[in-house]
Amino acid sequence: MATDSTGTEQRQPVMADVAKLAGVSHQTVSRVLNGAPHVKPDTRDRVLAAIRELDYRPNSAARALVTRRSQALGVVSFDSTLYGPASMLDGIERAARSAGYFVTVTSLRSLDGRSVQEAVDRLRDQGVEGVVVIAPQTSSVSAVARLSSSVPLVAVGSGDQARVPMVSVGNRYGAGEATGHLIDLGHRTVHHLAGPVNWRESQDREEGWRLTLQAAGCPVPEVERGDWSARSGYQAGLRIARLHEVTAVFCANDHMALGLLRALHEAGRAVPDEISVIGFDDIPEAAYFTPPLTTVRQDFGELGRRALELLVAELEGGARSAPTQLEISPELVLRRSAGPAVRR
Amino acid sequence: MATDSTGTEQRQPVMADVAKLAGVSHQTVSRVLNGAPHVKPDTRDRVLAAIRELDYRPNSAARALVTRRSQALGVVSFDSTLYGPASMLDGIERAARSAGYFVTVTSLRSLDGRSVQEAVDRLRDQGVEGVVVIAPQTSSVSAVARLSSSVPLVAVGSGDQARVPMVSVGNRYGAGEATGHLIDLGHRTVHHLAGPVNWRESQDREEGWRLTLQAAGCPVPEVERGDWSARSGYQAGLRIARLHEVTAVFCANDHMALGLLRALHEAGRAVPDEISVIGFDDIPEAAYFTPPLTTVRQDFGELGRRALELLVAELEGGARSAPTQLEISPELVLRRSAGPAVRR
DNA sequence: ATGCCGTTTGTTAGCGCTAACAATCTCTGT
DNA sequence: ACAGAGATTGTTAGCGCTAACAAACGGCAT
Repeated sequence: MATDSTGTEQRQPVMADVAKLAGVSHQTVSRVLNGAPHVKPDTRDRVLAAIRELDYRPNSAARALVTRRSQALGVVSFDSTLYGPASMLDGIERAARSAGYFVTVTSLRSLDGRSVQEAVDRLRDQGVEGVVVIAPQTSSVSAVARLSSSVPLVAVGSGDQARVPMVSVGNRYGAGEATGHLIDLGHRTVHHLAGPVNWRESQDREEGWRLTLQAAGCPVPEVERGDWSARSGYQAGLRIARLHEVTAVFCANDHMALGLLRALHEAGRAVPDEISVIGFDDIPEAAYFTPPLTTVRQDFGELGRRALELLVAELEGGARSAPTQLEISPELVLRRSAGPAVRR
Repeated sequence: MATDSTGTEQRQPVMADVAKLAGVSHQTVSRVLNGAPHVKPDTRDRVLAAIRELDYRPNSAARALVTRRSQALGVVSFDSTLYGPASMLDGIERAARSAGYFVTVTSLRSLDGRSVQEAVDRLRDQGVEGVVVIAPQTSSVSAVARLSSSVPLVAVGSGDQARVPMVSVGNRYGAGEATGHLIDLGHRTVHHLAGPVNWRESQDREEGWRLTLQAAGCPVPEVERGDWSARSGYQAGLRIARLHEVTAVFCANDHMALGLLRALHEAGRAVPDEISVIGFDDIPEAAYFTPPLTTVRQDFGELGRRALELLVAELEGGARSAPTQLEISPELVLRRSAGPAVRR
């Protein structure tokens, strides 16, 4: 109000104001701003000085309108409260920034096809140039595949069936490493605490576990199933503790492994002496579980980064090549929760 | 290419196209789109039909240019990989969406004044209408206070000295509850594993602990200090395990408590029989620690939501009232890691 | 000197939308 | 039947910027 009531109407300076102050045309100001060639150093300096003096800021909407480029990318995420999605988002944002883009996020509670489609549409309406979909559930994977998308789109998650570029973790491989390690340790077989049925990641890890067991000629026990949460791991652990033949459990993620560890502890089953446990993800806390958790490390940040690079390549490379599928290898991290099968 | 080479140039439909198809002026299309009054139902229907037929999408840049509103808000976050910031971000995003805004994030590695200032500038240049700063460190708190901000700004974090609207958690209160509970349990005094010195949250929790101790006439032992990570909690735990007079520890967050628990376990110090432990945050895993962690719950999502509401109020309420300071009360959650001081 | 070419600057048209106002149409009361 | 008040629609003028072209200004070879 103070400013409004004065005679000196305080509107934001525009390019023309800068031009007038510098004694040039607005186009020359634009040239300086965009680093166009053929501007005399002297002129450039005067323009720059005028910009500083007025504290001029280019209007991004006006620029976007005429260039048809918003410098904004969208991210559709699923529950960015979880460590995985949060880390990916972080990686995406960092990569985007260094590539000169802004990131607009929208995070979903449910990952059905309609929600994903809606979120992408919303972002597109807002003018993003491309979208990264963090799409871990099978429903969303197919949703992404079906997207009648008019924006370039990259998915990050697990899977290889979608017809969009995608970067994912070698879940089968990682699960195989974990399972194989347990077998090498002398366990007759390995039980599995799987994630929700409708998640690709869950399916792939289960498959990697099963295949490895079969390849080693081990019996394939029935799968226990959780929902990724420590709570569900605890409940599964209560059931597992009652099964006396169990000597090794591969958990589909670290949080469930934590719950499992807790249940086993309460049931008086020693880890790793009686039962070995391996997780998946390597969350920062895993090394401080009781006992420290042997797990499969995946680099979420890298995942996000690569997804973004793919998107930018598509955006700027022009030629939309065939959908690229990128896979990042996870790595087994040995700690104390898995040991030799002593007393069988 | 396929589309380019054909005679039917496939450019995105604009408002004029819709207008022509519906047999009205572009302004009427605009009216329908913006729900303006005085449009005949029949006309509206024709326009809507034309929009559907052409799959027309309004151009947000053009609208932003003329209305001077981008419908976008910015969030400056610190390491959105951590549970707290990630949850706040999530809360902010959800609240923003339901208020009709988009959220552009940028996350910082370091939280010094310059970085914060830069991030806010970047967002402002991109055209956001307001900014939420997740500002937990004292350096950033003062940075925010100093911001020569031309955008409405709300901080979320801890503190009350900044001259910007801010929503925070009652850290002193929560720490007092935790400490008081331990004293009530019969402990002669309570040790404290604090967070980094330069974080407001850390300072406030320490202060709450100290004040409560003093009020109860308990001796105030020297503070152990970590960096929020489980690793640092573990290291502090190693030191604490050697101190035989310790019977109760209040940790400034759950992750450090986890590390502490692990160290105590390794040192053969039973929790809670020998030593009681209380954390802060109530991360979803806390209930599955060994033993389940008694802790102070704070609702990060709510924090984010409230911050956003404050920002929107400022944006739409017009009258920029005096900086509001909002505090949300945390709540002590009783679990098994804290018990009576039996053997003193 | 003359013309040609590359450099440097300015001018003109929009980009696609909304705000403001003008024009028309449709009722009502008298 | 006719003025006046609303309801409904159209017309015009930008928002602040960049692209495309035009103009002016050198320098150089001829």
